[in-house]
Amino acid sequence: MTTRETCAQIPARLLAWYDEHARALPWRSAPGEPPADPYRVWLSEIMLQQTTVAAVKPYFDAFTTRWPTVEALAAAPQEDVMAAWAGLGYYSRARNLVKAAGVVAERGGFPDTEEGLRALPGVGAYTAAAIAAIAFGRRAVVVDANVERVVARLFAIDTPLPGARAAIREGADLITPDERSGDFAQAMMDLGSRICTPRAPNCDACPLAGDCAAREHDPERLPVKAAKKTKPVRQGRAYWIEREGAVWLVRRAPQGMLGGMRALPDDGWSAAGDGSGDPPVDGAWEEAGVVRHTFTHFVIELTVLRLESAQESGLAQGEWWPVERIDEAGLPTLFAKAARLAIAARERLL
DNA sequence: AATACGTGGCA
DNA sequence: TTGCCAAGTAT
Repeated sequence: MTTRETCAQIPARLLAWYDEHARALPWRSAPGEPPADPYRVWLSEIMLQQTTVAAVKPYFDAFTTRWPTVEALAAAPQEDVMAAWAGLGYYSRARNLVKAAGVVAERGGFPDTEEGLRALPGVGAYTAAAIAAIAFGRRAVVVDANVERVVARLFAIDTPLPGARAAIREGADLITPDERSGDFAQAMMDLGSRICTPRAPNCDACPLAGDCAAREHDPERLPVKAAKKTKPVRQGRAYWIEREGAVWLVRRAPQGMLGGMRALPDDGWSAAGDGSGDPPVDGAWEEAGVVRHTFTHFVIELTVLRLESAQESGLAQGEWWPVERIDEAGLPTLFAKAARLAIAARERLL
């Protein structure tokens, strides 16, 4: 049972467990070894925001192969980076990634303090602490969703989130060691993702079970979270306008939903309401199917309409893109699904 | 403080 | 199938 007095043994127990059980990850140095390249740590931390390790791995490999250094990334065209990010979600991360790379390249390297890191676009409290600890060996209190869960259980904090944030941070501060703070942070995250899981935690395998205030009192119920709101369902349309083996693609506005990404033209649907239903040009539109796609705060039912042998796109802005290279267009997942439907409908006619 | 912002995996 | 959840940040 953890109290302020019994916190002292937790770091050593957790680090000993980490020495044996650390996951090998492409952006991580081995336990006890010198820190990994700050560029790789930063890039991985941005990619990992609200995103699973499994989803990140192929993107991390692709980015580091194509842009091995922050200077290389800073020199890349914004649209190339956006296209490479397509499918990973939360596209403001990609926009901020390019901005931050420019700042870092300009100043000649990454800041090595939490405060300096926090000033980079896309780097918040969590990411600044994580990079300071993992890449620069500084003591920093690193609190992500894993740490929130582990700490809420260790100290049996049953105040609902997000109100419990301050208490959880205080608990995390109490158990964060001065040495190996980066390994400690990664150990907490490994523990949270593999042992102290949201459902059915494996307490029998937990190195901190003897320290855990929730061990005998249903740890699974912690942390307590506020109820989710139901998502509205919106109706919208996307338009597949084809001419001589090419499809008309547009680029979305730089801010907001899927901001800055290449896309199919649509009828103006959004989280706030349905689309107008009006196509960009008159013609013999045929329905290719409906994509149902869940965003964070709403569901879109997107009807995909296609027009063969278009004379004009009917749109001032955009470009003809070869259909056989549609996978290279960098469409976010919603529009990649819509494109698959349109191509399937097209092939049924051939 | 509350909301906007993606996606895929899992039970 | 539906809902929950993930190494959060910006406003």
